[in-house]
Amino acid sequence: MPELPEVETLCRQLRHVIVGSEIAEIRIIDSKLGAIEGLEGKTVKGVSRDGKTLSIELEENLTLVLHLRMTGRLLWHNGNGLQPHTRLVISFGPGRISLIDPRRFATATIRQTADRISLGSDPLDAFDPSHLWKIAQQCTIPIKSFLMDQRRIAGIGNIYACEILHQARLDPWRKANGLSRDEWVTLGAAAQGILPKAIANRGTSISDWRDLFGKKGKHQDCLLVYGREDAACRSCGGKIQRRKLNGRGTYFCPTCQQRKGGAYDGTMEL
DNA sequence: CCCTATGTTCCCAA
DNA sequence: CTTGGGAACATAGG
Repeated sequence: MPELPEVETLCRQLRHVIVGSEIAEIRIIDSKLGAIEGLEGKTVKGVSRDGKTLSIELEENLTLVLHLRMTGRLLWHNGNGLQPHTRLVISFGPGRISLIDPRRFATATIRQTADRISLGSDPLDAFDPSHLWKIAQQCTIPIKSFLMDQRRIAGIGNIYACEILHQARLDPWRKANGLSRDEWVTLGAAAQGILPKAIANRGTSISDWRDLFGKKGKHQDCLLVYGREDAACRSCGGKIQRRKLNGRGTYFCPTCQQRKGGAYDGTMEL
């Protein structure tokens, strides 16, 4: 469910409600999440995000690391009633955070606060076209796969990869090492245009994403291609197509996002 | 029954 | 060794 804008939304909202509060109790309802013990009584010093990973920094060099994967949600609430699929409840003085996750892919671990998470650069503040052009030179995977590789760039998932590539007018199947420096500049501008806007909209509620307070985001109203198969391209009026790339539904406009040197005719080997 | 799903990791083949 | 593709994970919904 959550990509960079959604996790950033949760991160900012969490800061408002838990920084300075003490963990009163942790209830692990589904132990598949991971081993998290010994955090009761610790005070929250800060909340941060690395790509799609959320870190709740505590006293004594301890950090609770949450990854929501596909369907994980966090919900701030009072009272004891639990929603279906609640896997974890962290109680603070003023309220509780439930981690709700139907598909049970989410993870919770503890790390030393001082240990950095090893991920690619954050496209919000460091989408460096020259650097990315350079590290893409050995890389023959499709540009969409490159964008979604968390070791290279951290935080972009399937929805925003489709959106960014459309905004940059690039074919998702172009080889990563085939992009010119100028195209990397265009790609950076697209990412740095779309991601902050999605954060301002508190994420994309295309199915079940909700923010910390259970509210839908607004960015689903701004999507250019994702989930719009057969709808009219907002740029040229042509039909948005959906094809699979590495098993993921990939939405694009065959007119606006042509491969260099020729029209995409739907039969080219991909 | 079929297919799809906002993510990551592992296995296998080239 | 690397690269890249697909399955697996577990569950719900169309």
